[in-house]
Amino acid sequence: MAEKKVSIIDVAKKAGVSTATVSRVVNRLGGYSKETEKKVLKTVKESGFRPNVNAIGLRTNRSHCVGVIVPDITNEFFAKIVRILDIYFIKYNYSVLICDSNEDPELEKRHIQDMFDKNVDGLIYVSGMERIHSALKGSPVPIVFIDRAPKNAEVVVQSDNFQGGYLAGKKLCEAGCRKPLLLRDYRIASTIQQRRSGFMKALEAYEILCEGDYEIGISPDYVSAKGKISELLSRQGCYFDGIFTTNDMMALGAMHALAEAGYRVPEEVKLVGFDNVSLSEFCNPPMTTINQNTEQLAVLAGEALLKLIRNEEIEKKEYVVPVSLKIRNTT
Amino acid sequence: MAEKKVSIIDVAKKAGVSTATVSRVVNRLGGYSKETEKKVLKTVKESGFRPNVNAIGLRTNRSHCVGVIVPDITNEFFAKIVRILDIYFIKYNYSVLICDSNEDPELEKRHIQDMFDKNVDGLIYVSGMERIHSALKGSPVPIVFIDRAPKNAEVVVQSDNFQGGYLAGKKLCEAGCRKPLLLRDYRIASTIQQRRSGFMKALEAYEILCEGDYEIGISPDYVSAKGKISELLSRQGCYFDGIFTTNDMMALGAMHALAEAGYRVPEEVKLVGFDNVSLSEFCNPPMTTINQNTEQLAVLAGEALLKLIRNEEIEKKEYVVPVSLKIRNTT
DNA sequence: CTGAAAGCGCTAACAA
DNA sequence: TTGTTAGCGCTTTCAG
Repeated sequence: MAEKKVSIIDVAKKAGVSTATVSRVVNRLGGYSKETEKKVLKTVKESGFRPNVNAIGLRTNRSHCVGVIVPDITNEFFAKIVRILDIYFIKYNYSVLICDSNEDPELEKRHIQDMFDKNVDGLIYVSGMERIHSALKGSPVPIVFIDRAPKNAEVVVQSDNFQGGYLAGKKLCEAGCRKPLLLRDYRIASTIQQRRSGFMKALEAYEILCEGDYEIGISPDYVSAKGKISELLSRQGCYFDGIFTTNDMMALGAMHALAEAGYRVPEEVKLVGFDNVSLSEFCNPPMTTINQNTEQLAVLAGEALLKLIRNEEIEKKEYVVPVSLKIRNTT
Repeated sequence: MAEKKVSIIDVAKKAGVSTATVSRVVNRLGGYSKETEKKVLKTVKESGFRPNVNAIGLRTNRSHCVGVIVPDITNEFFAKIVRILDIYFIKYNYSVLICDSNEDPELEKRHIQDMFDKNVDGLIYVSGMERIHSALKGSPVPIVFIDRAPKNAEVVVQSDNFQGGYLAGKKLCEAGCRKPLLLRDYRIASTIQQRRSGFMKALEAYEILCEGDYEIGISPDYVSAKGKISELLSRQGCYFDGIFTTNDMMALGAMHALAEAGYRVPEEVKLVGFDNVSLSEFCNPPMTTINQNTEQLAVLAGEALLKLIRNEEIEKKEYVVPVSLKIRNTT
């Protein structure tokens, strides 16, 4: 079971060459004869040689490993990004270290530390904390940000949040809303800010005046949204005829609060979410939402990071990925 | 930005001791004076010394790292397990390498190889492939299996699948079903087999005879389930009055097929799923399902693996975690 | 085109 | 209680 590991020395001996030559061949560095190459490759295969990553890392200070930090792996949106990134990087022989910061700054810090300790060659940081963690500031390796980003980020890839907000607002207006409500994350991150601006822009275009409590900030989850809408309904009645939420879970919470209070969606109140997670498709009624292109988000980030790692030119500092309106039955 | 890394030699010099002493203190091996300890610890802190994990790994052949392999990280059930495992292991200063095999044997093989190459100290393998991947057979490190497991597995932790099937069958019978359908994963893994047995046992207890197409094996996803039920409905009509599916996504597919064909749930057909993912709560109508205790599943596996790694005694080879019936509106 | 050898940062056996 | 030192497996000059 536990057969002795074969080292580069074993291979060298068996092939009758030096370890340097084996190293050259294995790493395809060139500078050896066809014959030598064949001989070494054959021996490598026969002996089942696997290079010792620790030794390589120790020598080169490179790990062929990239880190990915997400705020919540149980959130489908993030899970999808992780999966695509994993598949993307494996093609280039990079492995991916996944970290769930669990929205906990302490845990996040440990994870970041841990990744640096492991000598990751680069980092992809997906959204999460309100402010970028200070542990990231003096990063020894390139970082690509997905979604949210700090001021002086090297590279950011994000959805066209403004357009998302705009499409949501437009749809609501066209569906006849005159008193739409914006239910958003209470933390005004840049992404949320942009969704808000787009939304406002649409309302303006339709000459809809927003007054009173038309904008509400809450914790961006199902329970908070449901609670808040219930509270509004019982205290102020249904003073709105449409709701745009900055993610799908909030929309779902709002929907259920509405249903419990006896308001019909979409007849009395229309609803648009954000993300297009599968819940938005399977809930009742299926929800109109803004679709984020996770695939493109992830791949662009992967490409950019790879270039950064290889010290290649990056065309842009900022990539924005189109979003689309997914019309279902809440508008 | 890129300050030179400080090594154990730097620390040793600065503290006026040998590297061996620094190593002893840092690793809390004892055998040094209180005074030395204080001096070294102080220097370590001041200089920001971080041990080089590659060097340690190279020397000791241990990584303080465990690998976790799941078949699909975008599946909430697996994502939850991953998150709990991550939190569990970080307490013991182990970091977790997460791998999404993506239900792809080739990818899975690469991931397993990769983990071994990285010298993980142990592995947790969650379900997935029909048969355990051969790359795992000669594992140099302990493996704990969650959910599914091969014949001669060292340790397995799994839900009480028999009980789950039994509870589902019982509920269906009590709700008045006389012609229940079992819609299961076409691959008869041991877990599915157990759910099936439990289900049958319940039917027996209620003296329900199963005849005709009362058991159907399909690919365990939404689309397949929806397609299969639609097909059945149009070809044979609604010859059943209840369905037990071996996961929630299949139940959801069945539910939607039923709705499209104009059958009412639960009035005409009752439904019980398995897993209790959030979709089962938020779909329409909310679904009765069998709840798996992910927390306990993950923690038991983590504990067992840690013991295995430390060469401690394991009480059991097999842990079974209770399940519960979550009654909602489809029964 | 190939080999010899230094050395990456650390641990652990041995010596003192 | 502490220090000296060999060596883990590999890459990479440098010399040939």
